[in-house]
Amino acid sequence: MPNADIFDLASFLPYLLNRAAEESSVEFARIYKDNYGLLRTEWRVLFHLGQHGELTATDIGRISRLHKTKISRAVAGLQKRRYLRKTTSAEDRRREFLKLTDLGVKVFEALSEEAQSYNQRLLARFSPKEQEALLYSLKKLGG
Amino acid sequence: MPNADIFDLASFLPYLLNRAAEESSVEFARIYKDNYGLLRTEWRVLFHLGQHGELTATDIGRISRLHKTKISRAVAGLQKRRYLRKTTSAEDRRREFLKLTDLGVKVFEALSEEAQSYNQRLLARFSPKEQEALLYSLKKLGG
DNA sequence: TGGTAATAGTTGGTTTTGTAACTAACAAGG
DNA sequence: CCTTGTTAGTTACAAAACCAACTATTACCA
Repeated sequence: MPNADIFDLASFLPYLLNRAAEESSVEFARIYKDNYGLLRTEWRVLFHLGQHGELTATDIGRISRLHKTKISRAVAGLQKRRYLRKTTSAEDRRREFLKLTDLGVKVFEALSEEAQSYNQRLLARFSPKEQEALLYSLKKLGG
Repeated sequence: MPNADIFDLASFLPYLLNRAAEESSVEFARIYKDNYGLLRTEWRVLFHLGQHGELTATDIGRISRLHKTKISRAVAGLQKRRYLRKTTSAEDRRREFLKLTDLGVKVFEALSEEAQSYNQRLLARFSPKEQEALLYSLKKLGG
């Protein structure tokens, strides 16, 4: 049992965060994957658009810290499923405004409810004070 | 601005956890990647072995919740760099005991120190009470 | 025993990601 | 205007992840 004194993986924040993130994502992923055929990045983009309304790919990148190639592909996927519509900006024809279709909004709303109840189930394991502290710390770490 | 009332992404735990995990992992990944050419899974396997000593791939899978194919390939990578040695179990010739070489232990020790100081930098943003609460909550979420 | 099931670990084929180069459109200075 | 630089977004190719099938060995039990 070498070097147990040097370092304890069990208190290494990146490790704990990754495990918790993985654990808490897997179950929810089944919901948007099985019911709507969405990939994780697609679900994220859908959600940002549902929350903020019309955005450009660059906006989403800034908000979500997703790389633009991932966004580009997620947008293509959402568009193929008719969850999203693009319109080119009149002032600057490089920019594309992204907006959920009615169908996309419906999916967003359905998934919002799922997310909300899932979130409450996760948070139910903690006291109100613990919940508050956890959200606060995670926001701080999330940049 | 549709549906801002339905759901707030900013308090959705899986999202916050993923962002925090991503944020806190990227910088540290550069250290083991640039200095030792390790992949994330390889670094994880190295660390579990450094912490626990000799393990089988199945042991690592149970501890880390990594899939066995990932472990298999990480082990192959570590072996190629001569950080790790395999020995077949005498009682059950399906099982392979995995053990760090002296070189592997050196790398583990060096990275342990890096990890420790990196971790302290991350935690320094929180009060002792906050740190304690955060680690507690993350362990609970990590399964 | 002999046959089926279970377990340890690897390999192959497909999907997904990451990195870098690319096109297209605008901006700014000469 | 024309060259150079910048920004928005896409595409191409390589690396990595995912899933399913595979080999080899051991366990179970009729």
